[in-house]
Amino acid sequence: MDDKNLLIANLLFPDVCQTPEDMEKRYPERGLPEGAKVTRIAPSPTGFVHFGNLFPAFVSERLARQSGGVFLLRIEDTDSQRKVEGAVETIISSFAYYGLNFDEGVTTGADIGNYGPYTQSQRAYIYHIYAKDLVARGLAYPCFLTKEELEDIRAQQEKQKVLPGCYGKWSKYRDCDIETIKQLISQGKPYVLRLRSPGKEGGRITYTDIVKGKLEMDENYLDQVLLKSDGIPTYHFAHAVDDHLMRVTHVVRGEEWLSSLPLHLQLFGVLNFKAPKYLHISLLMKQDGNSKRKLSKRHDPEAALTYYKQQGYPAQSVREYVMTLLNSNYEEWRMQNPGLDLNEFKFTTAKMAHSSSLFDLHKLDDVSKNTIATMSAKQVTSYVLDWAYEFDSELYKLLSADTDYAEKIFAIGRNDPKPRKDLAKWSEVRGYIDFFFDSLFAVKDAFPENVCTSDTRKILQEYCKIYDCQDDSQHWFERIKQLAESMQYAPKPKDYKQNPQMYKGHVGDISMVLRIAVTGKTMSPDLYSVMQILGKQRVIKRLMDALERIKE
RNA sequence: GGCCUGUUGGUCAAGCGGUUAAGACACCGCCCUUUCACGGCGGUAACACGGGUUCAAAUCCCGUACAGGUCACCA
Repeated sequence: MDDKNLLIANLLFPDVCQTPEDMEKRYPERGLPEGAKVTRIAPSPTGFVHFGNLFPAFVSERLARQSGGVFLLRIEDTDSQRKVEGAVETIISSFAYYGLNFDEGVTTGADIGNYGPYTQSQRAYIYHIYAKDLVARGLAYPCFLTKEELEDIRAQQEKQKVLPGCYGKWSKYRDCDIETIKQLISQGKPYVLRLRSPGKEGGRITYTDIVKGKLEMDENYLDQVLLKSDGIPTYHFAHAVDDHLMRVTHVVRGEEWLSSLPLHLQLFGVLNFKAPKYLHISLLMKQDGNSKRKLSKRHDPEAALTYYKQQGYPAQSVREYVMTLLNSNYEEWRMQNPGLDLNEFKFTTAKMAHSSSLFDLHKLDDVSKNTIATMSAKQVTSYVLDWAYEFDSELYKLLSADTDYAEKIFAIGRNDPKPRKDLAKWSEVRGYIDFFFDSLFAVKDAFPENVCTSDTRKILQEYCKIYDCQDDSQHWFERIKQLAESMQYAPKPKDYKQNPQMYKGHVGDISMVLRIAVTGKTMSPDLYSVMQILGKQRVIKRLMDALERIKE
């Protein structure tokens, strides 16, 4: 029996002469201090980084960093059909943008670390060593079933209402004799390598997942494919071999993997590996009508990481948002520690959600407003410049032509204990500051209707006479109040409210006329600051222009 | 369909056998205020359903419903 398996193993893998023991020596235990966690992310190079990818990545990174362990990047390119040129660079730069940097693994240059290669397509010989070993030990076998045959089997199984898949008596080549195998191979028939699953139908296993807790599920009894017909491993096989050899201690992945956990545990078992600890984290959902569904790359623009960059959400805002979803006590911590770096927060798996959460752009906006509010005018200017360079060249030209001017604009209401929170993302900047630039200035709102046209004219004319750009904010407002009074408008809104019959309106109405003339809008930041920044000439010109407009 | 996971206000959530069932976002109102933003105060609004166990259940158990995941030579 053993002899037969050994013969098949040699038949299948004549060139493999190394053994699992050699691998153990080549990739020894890391000798990290007690408690240090080794984590990884293992994306496929499809050229698309999903927002959801950020979650396991953050958890992995935090777990490794907080424990003094290792956070590594492995590229899972076993599916050659989905491989995209330049995807690895995209992955690395995307994660780096959000502050996730790797200690080990694939980089834009040579791999870093002693546990490589870190790209699965370069690890074929390693997988084959274990594949051969499994065959020799009777735990794997070649299967020559064609796609059509598999479909037939499946159809029959459905008819008989038994569980579908390749297992037991359904697997034609499970107990095939060596002569037949020899013959089929010499004929050049393609085959896959299947696990000869030791599992029994109806068997149950229990497992304790770090976030999900105690789980009980069906044991795997399917003879799953280990090596595809091109000799490349499936995810399952590669996962077991790679994570063992790279000495990964904690595997963080989405809940969608939970159902293949029994297979993975079994694989670690037959390979004589110690299984890592698993954290299956809940999926990010999206509201779709009345139901929830997985945030989808096809239907939801916000599924792409690039979306956030385009919209101009600062990386830090996204990080904050991800953290608030990941650890329920994060928000509280952030409120108590507004100044601290996110990495000082003590991340715990105990505070992770057990159920999937709905993605909420409103919340992201709120988090982002708070984040941006903590930035200095200089920082904001620099971020906006970076963003505009890529996504709004007109704005970039205007801002970069005079960065001091830009900085003054962004400084309005910023050095306050209670700073303004106007901006959630850089794409909103244009609409917020456009009136500071003559080329973008546009009259958007009409003059208030409660102020008659002749009064509006008079306000503009009179104000031109009394406006003094040397005034401080108090004097500036004093003049407006005086103007109001002279025109029978209450200098204090309260006076007007108490005795509306005594006045035509109040000082706010006067300010509004000026505001609309100067900014073109009914809503603006502090008008005094705005005028200071615009400068005397521009202010006067806009007042005069407004006067012109009324004539028509 | 099998297996798995989950279900507390519109959303994110605290809760671990006794709570007036926190908090954040959103929404609404009031206050502050020359507009807006900020800030302050307040409000609407929730334990999916049905059975148990218990003196006592959002919390423990069993069903049901609903939602999601997964059942590939994809990861």
